[in-house]
Amino acid sequence: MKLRFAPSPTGFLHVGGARTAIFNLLHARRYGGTMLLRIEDTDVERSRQHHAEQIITSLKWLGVAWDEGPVYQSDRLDRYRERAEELVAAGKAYRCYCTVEELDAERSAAERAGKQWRYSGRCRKIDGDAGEPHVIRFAVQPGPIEFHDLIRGDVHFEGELIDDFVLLRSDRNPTYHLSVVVDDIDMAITHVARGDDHLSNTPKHVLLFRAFGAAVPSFAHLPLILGGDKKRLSKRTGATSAEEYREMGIVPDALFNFLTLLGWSPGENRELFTAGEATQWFDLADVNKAPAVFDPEKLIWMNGQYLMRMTAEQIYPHLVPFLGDAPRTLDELRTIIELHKMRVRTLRELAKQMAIYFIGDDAIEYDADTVKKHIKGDDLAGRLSALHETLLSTDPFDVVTSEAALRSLAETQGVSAAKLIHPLRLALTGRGASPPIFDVAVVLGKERTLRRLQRLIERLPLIEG
RNA sequence: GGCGCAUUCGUCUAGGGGUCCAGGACGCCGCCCUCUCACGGCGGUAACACGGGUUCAAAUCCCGUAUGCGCUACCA
Repeated sequence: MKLRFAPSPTGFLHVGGARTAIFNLLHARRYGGTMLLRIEDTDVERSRQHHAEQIITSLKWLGVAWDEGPVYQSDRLDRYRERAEELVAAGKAYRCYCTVEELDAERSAAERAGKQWRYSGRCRKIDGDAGEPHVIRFAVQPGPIEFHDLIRGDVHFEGELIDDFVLLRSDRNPTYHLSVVVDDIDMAITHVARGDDHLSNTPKHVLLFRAFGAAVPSFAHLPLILGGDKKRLSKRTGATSAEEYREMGIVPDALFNFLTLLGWSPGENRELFTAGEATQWFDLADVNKAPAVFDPEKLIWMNGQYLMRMTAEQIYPHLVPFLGDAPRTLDELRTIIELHKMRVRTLRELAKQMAIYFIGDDAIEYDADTVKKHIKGDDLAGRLSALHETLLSTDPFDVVTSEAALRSLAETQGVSAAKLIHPLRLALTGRGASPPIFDVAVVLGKERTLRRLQRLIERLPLIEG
């Protein structure tokens, strides 16, 4: 068994393509087959090498580890020409000398007349000069064309409705239809899993496989991934590339898991699982027929689930790009990551929350709503000064000791501990929400904790009421 | 227009003739936990597109309608 993922390098790796790659990988792994990566760059107008490299980078990031390739179709142009000529020699294809201009004119004339247009096949008859500019077209024979699709079941088309499609362009470059079939034959592909948008092209491919006397592979046409507008996911409706989600702070395993669940389910209400587990359960035949809407909200939730389950060591390498210029070592960040990982949903958020530990003590900005809510009460300045004193003499300065010290102080002050805790949180973080405040204080250390507390006390007259 | 494919809560899905007045998850709303936030727990909201069949019985099978999407290039 052999599968392939065959993107065309005309942009970033689309999440739909990413899912196709994942499904190919999973199916291959499930059945002990191999997976090939093939870059379909026969469209010289739109293909770019840097896009191919970008796609490869994204696949690696995602964890799609193919076995063979990448094979570039642009390295195999002679092979496609050779195969096209074989079909001409066998009378299964022919040279067509019609120009694009002529055909376009015919097409638009037919359109104006309200009629549907198809190529007349007029060049089938003529025996032209192979030296003259021409394309090679496949001579489609009438009759039913049927094939089995792992996902859709049996599908049929009528040969009469299919144009004599172009195999080789006038610049001697192959079209997709030719290159894909030649390669799938040469590379012994047994299962073709690709986007639903190719379903209508499949009869052409079946015809080609037969014309070449080759076995027709199994097909699996995956339903499209839709945007929130129920249209094919596009830039207008949100992020479409794997790269954008990476930049957003999504961890690759989370995206992998999420994409796996778009159009497939392992059953038994399982949602969070590893690629390895999916490998044991996946089968192309179980993929849904209906298109699925990509819901970024759920992806972000899932990413949060991954982050909270990952260790600081696992998160760190993914986090580094979000940290900005100041390099931080894992040792510096370990505790902080542990403290914050369960309260964020993306790496970007995590980096943002972590900033409070690295800015200057005088750079804390007090959140207005939190000030309004917690900076009040009789003699707050006096009580906070007492807290400052208490913390100053707290030794050791650890979570348990400092919390006990604060709580007993609150008791002697006759107020709830919350009356000290909230202002302390504001002093240390500037915010109304944070990890348990004594953990934050310990990470900051006694010195910085006291400095930040002192600063709030000094500013009390300015910000209060 | 032609051809093809599809249709279960707002979204992802389970379910494939009786066990379904339809299960899980995201989101949303309550409550609990609690120094806040988050996590977690509990509860709630919400769906078988429509119409005909077949059958003792249909979300599940068949037909039609509607709607949506895809293809209809010398793009893939």
